[in-house]
Amino acid sequence: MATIYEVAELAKVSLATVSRVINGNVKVSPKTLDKVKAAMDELGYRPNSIAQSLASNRTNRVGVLVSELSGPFFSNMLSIVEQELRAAGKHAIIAAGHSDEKSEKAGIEFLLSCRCDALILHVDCVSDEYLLELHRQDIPFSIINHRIEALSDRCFTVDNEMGGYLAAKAVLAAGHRKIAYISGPSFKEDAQLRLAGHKRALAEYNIEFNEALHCTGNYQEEGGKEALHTIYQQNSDFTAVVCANDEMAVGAMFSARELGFSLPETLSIAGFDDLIFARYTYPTLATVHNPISDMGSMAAKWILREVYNNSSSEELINVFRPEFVTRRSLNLLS
Amino acid sequence: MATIYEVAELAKVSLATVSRVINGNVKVSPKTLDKVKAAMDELGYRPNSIAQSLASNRTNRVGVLVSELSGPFFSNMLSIVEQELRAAGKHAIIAAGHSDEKSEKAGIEFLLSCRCDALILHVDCVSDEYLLELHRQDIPFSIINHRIEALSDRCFTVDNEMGGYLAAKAVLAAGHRKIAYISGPSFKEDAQLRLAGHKRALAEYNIEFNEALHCTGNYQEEGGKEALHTIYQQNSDFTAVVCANDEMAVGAMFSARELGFSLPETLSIAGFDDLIFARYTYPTLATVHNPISDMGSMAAKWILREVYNNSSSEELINVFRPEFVTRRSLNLLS
DNA sequence: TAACATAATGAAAGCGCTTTCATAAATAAT
DNA sequence: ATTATTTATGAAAGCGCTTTCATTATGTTA
Repeated sequence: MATIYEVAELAKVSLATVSRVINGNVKVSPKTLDKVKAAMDELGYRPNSIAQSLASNRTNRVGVLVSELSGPFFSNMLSIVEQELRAAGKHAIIAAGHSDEKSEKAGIEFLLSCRCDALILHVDCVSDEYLLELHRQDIPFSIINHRIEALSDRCFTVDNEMGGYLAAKAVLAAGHRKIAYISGPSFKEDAQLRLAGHKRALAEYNIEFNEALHCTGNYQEEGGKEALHTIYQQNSDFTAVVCANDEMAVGAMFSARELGFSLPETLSIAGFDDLIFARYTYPTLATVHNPISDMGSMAAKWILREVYNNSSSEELINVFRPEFVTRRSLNLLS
Repeated sequence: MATIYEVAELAKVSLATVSRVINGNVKVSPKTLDKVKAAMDELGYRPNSIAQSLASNRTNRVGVLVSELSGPFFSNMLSIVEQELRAAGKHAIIAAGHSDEKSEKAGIEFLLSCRCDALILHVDCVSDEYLLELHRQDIPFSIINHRIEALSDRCFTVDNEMGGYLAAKAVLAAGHRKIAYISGPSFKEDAQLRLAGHKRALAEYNIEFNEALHCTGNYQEEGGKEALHTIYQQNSDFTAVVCANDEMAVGAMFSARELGFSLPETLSIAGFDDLIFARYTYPTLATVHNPISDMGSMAAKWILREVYNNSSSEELINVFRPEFVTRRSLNLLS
């Protein structure tokens, strides 16, 4: 593979001039520009990105850490992040933190050891303190699905409280009054917010939140299954169950059938996230659309702008407004 | 960040010695080893992978190209590939080819321009000729889900013919005799093989393959929907429909209900791939398990062994044996 | 046309490491 | 103890580029 030396020689200019042509940031006279370009073409020259990185102290690598790589949640986000970064000539390096703190930190360490210029983080378990420390070390990063006030410009989230509110409101509007709720792990911020939104909607309808109709799940299918059974034992008098995510909603569907409900006639179910399979369940799952791809897109754009000075003037949205997607699992009580 | 110079200085040894300690491939006396390690610890030294790459002409990057990044098919594979590579200290760079030839080639080009040491390819549209050309250029790669005889050691696939056979056989064993088939695009190798396996099973039962009960789909949900309607118009006399992948099976489920079937009582449905949502459909989808993660794991291991000489003695499996997973969508005719 | 300002180009150092080759130290053989 | 052999270490070149600083070419003004 040809090097910059050979190009320089063929074009009868210096190394420096070729470098200027490659980078295009310093003016070169049209005449020499042509010569150099012709030489590059003739040799099939392609810059060695490694050498560029070493000399410029810029790797053009962006590390993407997702808390869970498998599963349906991240692929769309990853897809759009890759697209944005590649369009800007940056390399996306991925790492998975398997939803535990140690592993997430190890993932971040790994990405830093790759000398990434910046990180895009979708983390679940790492503390704000850790992230703030990262920030103090001048490591640029953007955050998906988590908000830290001190770094709010680089955090891209959905309004979880609003989402919880919308789901509950839709269920209420459909005529339900006895509503069970399966929440996410209480240490997770989004779970708290979704629950808060749920309560706000109930309050608007002057309905008291009934702890006997509430159970905390683990955001997984199994958790949803167990939670519905638990609730049913405490109080079987409900016509709808709202779940803090789709995975638990699917679990709840299983359990509901075990308990003899027929869906959606005797029990309505709502989820949160609008995962791909929400359209495949039977009945199809009414849920809050979580614009995870959009958040990914924004996170990538933030990096491009702040770290690489890509001067796209596009306005970044930090907090997305969720929308409720009604489907068959929500039964209209008339 | 400390450099190798500072370590050398502190340890009172030469650059070269420190480098030897870092790489561990040349013997260093225990005494100096200790000195150097102590110095590295004291300075919190971490090798600069960029400089290493430049000097050694090795990037430790492995490019992973998937035909489609979004959707449920790849995330598990990606997850395991990342895990394997990271454990070996390699960086996974991802690129998506959006299921068209141009874009897949662009993805490969991109990964090569990153100076990846090797590639892991899950491609749909690129020709064998192109891949062979890549091979002639001495670019190491492994292939997932596609087999090229000349490169068979680096191809990791599932036995699609066998899968097609198993699905059909399970449906036959359940007592079905009038079986519709929705195949994948005929230019795709796996689609052909699955169909061939299907036919082989029918032949074993002395059943003639009925073209009126066959329709070619596009491997997508919409295709499955349309295909079932098409078949139904040609010949409505069938008790089961076997689909060449799960996505089309889900589409077929939709259409089946539109056509007045009740699932699984009056129509059994089988898929292929065992995607995550196969357990979420109603009825749950009987399908052929496609060990996509295992193939990813093997593809990564092949790279580690062949390109990086990681001397794991583990035997690599090139062709996986599929298994049929029976679920509720397959009704036993008694 | 002289004197100056400005734009384009080149020379060379340096990014942080690996690796070859030569040398010094340690060990074995006589 | 002396030489031959092996092993450990160091000096220095080089990987392919960027970037600073100095220099030359070009353009402008009086």
